[in-house]
Formats: sequence, C-alpha cells, structure tokens
Amino acid sequence: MNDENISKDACPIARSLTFAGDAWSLLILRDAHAGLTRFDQFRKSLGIAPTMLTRRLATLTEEGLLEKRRYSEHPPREEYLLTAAGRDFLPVLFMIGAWGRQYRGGGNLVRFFDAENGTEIKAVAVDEVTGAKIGTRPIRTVMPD
Amino acid sequence: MNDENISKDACPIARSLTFAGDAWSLLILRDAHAGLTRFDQFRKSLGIAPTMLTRRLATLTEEGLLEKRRYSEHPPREEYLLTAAGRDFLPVLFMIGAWGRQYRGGGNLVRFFDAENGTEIKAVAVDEVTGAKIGTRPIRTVMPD
DNA sequence: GTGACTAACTTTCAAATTGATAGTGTTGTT
DNA sequence: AACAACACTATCAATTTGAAAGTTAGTCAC
Repeated sequence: MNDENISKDACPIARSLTFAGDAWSLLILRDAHAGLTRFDQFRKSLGIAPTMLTRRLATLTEEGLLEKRRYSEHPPREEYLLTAAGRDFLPVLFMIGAWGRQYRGGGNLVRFFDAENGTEIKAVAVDEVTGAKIGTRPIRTVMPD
Repeated sequence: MNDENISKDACPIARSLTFAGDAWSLLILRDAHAGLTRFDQFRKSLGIAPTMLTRRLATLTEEGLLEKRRYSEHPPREEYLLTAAGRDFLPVLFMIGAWGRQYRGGGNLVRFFDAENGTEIKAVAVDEVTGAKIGTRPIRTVMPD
C-alpha cells in the first residue's frame, strides 16, 4: 500500500493503519500486552520468521508503540516494552477479539477476566458522551476544511 | 502469513485477523460503513488497483462481512452491502480511529457526531460488566482445556 | 446503427514483500 | 574447550502487490 498517501489522509483510521495494517504487528502487540518482551519469546509464540520479526519490531519501535530497552550489558541484550501509545492500543485488540469471539467463535477460546472481581470481561465500544453503544445511533460525519 | 494455523488458534484476535489483517480490507469496511456499495466507488475512494479490489471484495464476501447483490439486471451490475457481521465490525473501526486521533492526530481530521443530539462521538472500550474502561483494571487470561 | 460512454471487472507482468533456512557474534555454563 | 542461549543478519525462492491496458455487456446521443 501507499503509506504516504494514507497517513496524510484526514481519516484517523487510515492513519493508524500505517503500522497496524498487518496481522503480525497486531499479534506482536497482543503478545506484548500478554507480557512478552523478548525477541525469542515473540518468535516462538508466533512462529514468525526472524527477518519478519526484526522488521516488525523495528517499525513498532519507530512508530512509538514499543520501546527498546537493554536489560543486560554482558552479553548485550535488548527487550521490547510497551509505551503509553502501545498500552493504549489494548482497546483495539479487545474489540477485534470481541468480534472474533462473536463471529469466529467455534471451539475453545481464550477468555479474559477482571482480576479483581472474577467476572468475565465483555468488551463493548460506547460513546462516552451519550453512553450508547457505537453503531446503535445514527452518525454524522464531518470532513475538515 | 499462515492463515491455517492462525484461524485455528484459541485466540479470538488471531481468528479475526484472517481477513482483517490487512489495511485494504479495513479501509473497504470503513467506506462500506460510510455508505459506499459499488466497485468503482471503492476504487475511486481508495485509489486501489482493480486487481486488489476484486480480491479483497471477494474475501470479505466469502468471510461474510459483505454481501453481493444485483442491483441491475440490464446491464448486470452488482453492489456490495454490509452484512450483520460487517456492521458489527464498526466498533473495531471506531477504536482504531480513536487511537489514531490521539496518537496520529496532527492536522485536520474527519470527525464523527451523534446525529441526534449533535455531540461529537468519543469512542471508548469498556467492560460491560464492571463499566470500567478496558486497560484500567488488571486482567486475568484463562486458556481453554 | 455507429460511436462514445459506463460499470465491473480480467489479463499481464514487473516490483516489492514475505518466509524458510542457515549462519553470525557475544557471552555464560559445564 | 565444547556447548548452549539470545538476538539477530544473509540469502534466496515463492508469493503478493500494483500499475496499465484490455474485456464484456450493456446504455445513450445522434
């Protein structure tokens, strides 16, 4: 895709897709939220080729979703930690997961629980202003300029 | 990517990424939600090569997010309409957009308003059970089996 | 009834990306 | 000294993408 055009677009979705528009990046972010930080952890979890993983980690780091940190001087070893922008991507992953659970839900699926009160998490997107679920009320789109 | 492995995975996110793991599909869905239905409308809006568009529309149709409907017998012409599964993908798009607005928000962006009361929509993902925003409380992940 | 035009594609092919496999450099462990 | 762990890099075949042109099946204007 032509990233130049898309990221300069007035659409916030298109802008996000500069890096989030491929499956590996989203799966890496998923694993990062699950606590993975190291190259080999990601590689083994995803079964991704190391060339791909190197590139994707570099992009996610450049784009500010991950941060490279040296965790050992001898030998020199790096790990990848979520930044604030990376952590704030979690709602996106949960909504993708919610859709998958509803429409691709056959067989056993991973489940997520609120660690404090033990209830299963049911992620929904709402408009914070009206409290209504996204998609239940008519939307008006306003272009800039 | 190896779709076979990923869609059989126990992760609902990975399952969704079988088709949603590329930027064009998400942009087509965005445009479909904006009301576009026809091949040439998508093509002009996205600047996508017709080869790509044909393939993506076919995949989205096979995956049950779009539905092909004949809108003219003479000449034979088809349009693509969102199915229930496609409509339910809107929250994902809104959350991707919300992230992009926050972290890639320079310049003028499209904005979305509640058509009934005129307030700007601020999409957030919450746990329907606790009402807490996703990511503000600790999560426990439970694997199947 | 010929020529221009529209819509939804398909064909072709070069360029870019991906993915599998093997190898490298630095270091700790036995 | 031999072996293993970790985080990569190198190589290269296979797949995917993207640009441009062509096709099919009709409508419309004259």
